[in-house]
Amino acid sequence: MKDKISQLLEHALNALKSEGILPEDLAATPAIDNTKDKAHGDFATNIALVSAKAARRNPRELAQLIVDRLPADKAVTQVEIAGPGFINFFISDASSFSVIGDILQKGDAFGKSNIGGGQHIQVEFVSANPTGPLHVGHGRGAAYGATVADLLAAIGYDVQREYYVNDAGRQMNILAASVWLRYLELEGERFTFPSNGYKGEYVLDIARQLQQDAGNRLRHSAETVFTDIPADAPQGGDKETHIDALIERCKKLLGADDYRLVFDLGLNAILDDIRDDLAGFGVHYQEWFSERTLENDVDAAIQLLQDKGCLYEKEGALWFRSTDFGDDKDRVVRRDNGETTYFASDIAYHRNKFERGFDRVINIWGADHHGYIPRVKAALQAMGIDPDRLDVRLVQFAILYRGGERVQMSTRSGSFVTLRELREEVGNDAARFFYVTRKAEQHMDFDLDLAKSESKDNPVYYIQYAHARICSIQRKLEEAGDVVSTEQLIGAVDALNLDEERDLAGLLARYPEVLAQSASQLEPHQLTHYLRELAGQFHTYYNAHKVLVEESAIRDARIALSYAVRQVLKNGLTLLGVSTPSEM
RNA sequence: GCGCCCGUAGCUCAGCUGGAUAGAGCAACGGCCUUCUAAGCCGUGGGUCGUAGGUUCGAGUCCUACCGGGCGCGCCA
Repeated sequence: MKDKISQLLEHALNALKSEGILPEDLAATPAIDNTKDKAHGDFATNIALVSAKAARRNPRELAQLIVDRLPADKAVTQVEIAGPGFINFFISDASSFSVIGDILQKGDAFGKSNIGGGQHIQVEFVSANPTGPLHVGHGRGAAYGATVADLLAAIGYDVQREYYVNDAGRQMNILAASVWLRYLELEGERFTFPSNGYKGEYVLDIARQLQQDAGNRLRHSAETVFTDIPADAPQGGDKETHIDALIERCKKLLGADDYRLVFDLGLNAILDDIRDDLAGFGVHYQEWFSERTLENDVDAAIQLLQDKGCLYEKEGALWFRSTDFGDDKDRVVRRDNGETTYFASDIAYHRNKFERGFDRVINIWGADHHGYIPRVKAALQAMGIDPDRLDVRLVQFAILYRGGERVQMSTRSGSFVTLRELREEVGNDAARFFYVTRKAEQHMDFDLDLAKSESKDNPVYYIQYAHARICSIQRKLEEAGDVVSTEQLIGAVDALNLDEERDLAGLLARYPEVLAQSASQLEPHQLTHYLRELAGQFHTYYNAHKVLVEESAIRDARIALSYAVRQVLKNGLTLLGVSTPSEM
């Protein structure tokens, strides 16, 4: 409908241009808004206000000139000039209700579009270090990333979902050492566990597995392990040098092969757990990209930057001159001990992404990584890749509340709330929905009690309930033995004439643009708010008017409208990863 | 100190990228089940959009400064 009005306006504007009233090069394209107030009609445009200056006329006068040149159209029943110069359009009922037939015909495809035009776009999200189970902070990134990816796919992008597995860093060595030390404890060795090691219960589980696989073959006495190891923090030493020394000792005592065995056992166990957790959350990936496979790419990327003259040596280390590309300070890519930095891996990784042919890349990061964006973009630019093709979205952490009290979390101590625990407590539907119901960059309070509640307070249930109610209407209809074909329903919509029905039809007609905007702005919350509104409007209608009335013409029309509402609720909820129960 | 994010009703948040009288939901109060699911609906009250300037026909939205909250500023990952 907006397109139709836009065409009419275009026609009028062109006429004014050829008459010399408006300049030929007028850039303004008419913006068509949905009106907030029904007294203003169904749609409104501010084009007369925007181009008044160029026409050197006052807005109302220009509006009148435009209206005089609007072609007649049977969908438009009335055009008014209002306020400072808005042009309001009133739409015919037949035109308003035609969306119902459109929805019933298109079904699951209603709302989808090809705005993306098949462009290749990658969404990389979660990418948590595989050093422990996912916690509730990762959950928000998972829900947001998965939803954004699905939204983009719905508007015609070719989307690839990727998890970057940090399987090469120091944290992984700490995990391997932690597993081995727990194993030694199981074997009967006694010592103080390093304060910087991973202490979660899951480490013990992996150690048990190790014991089963390897028996006592990997056992060394506590004395050999800890001799000459610098003191840990509680003993007045430094926790970092303590754990690093233990890692080195572990490698030395086990030898490369057995160390790798322990390392991979830990990595795979945790990765399996993460995969399983995310799959259970309805989050699926096309690619699990291993950092370890980047080894050659890192050297190549450093070489590339070297060739471009963007690197220099200082104090034994190799630096990237990122300040040339807008960063605050230069960054080390190779340390004085010869090892490349995490940043170097990331340079290589991002180059790799674009070499795989993605037109656009979206990274979803925790908000604490925001300071990292300028240097990654700087690296891309230095390598000749347009940094605007990378879009980094930050997700703020969610704070959990239970019984009005903040739920405390701390990762290292092992006392965190895992994503799995959250899913078990509130269910996947509520978790998926709640996580994306706020703007990603907004701090969020996650009320566990509300997510669990089965009442209208809980937006997930509220929306699902609207869906279930419509399914119930269908059951009633079928019980009565009445079968109505889709064609029959579509033909019946002329009988609609209530205000509530117009409101519903207006909302339904907005779905495609809500979806398009929600997707292209990477803001799933726009869709959740829309669905809440649609469900509410339906509940109002349902309470005020009976659908299954005696008079079959009206009955069929109302059924058609109800089914259309159900279809849009289903399409929206499905994109959000939320189920659509037919009974509740 | 520098950088990024945020500040809208008592609470949790929207506000369609500058439009008409700033909206929902909770919480408070009053109503609605012999009728397709009351997991629902209807009604009432509630605001100096952090503060002060600026840009213009028009600002919650844009620019500047300040106030308040969060995060980040490693040869960590």
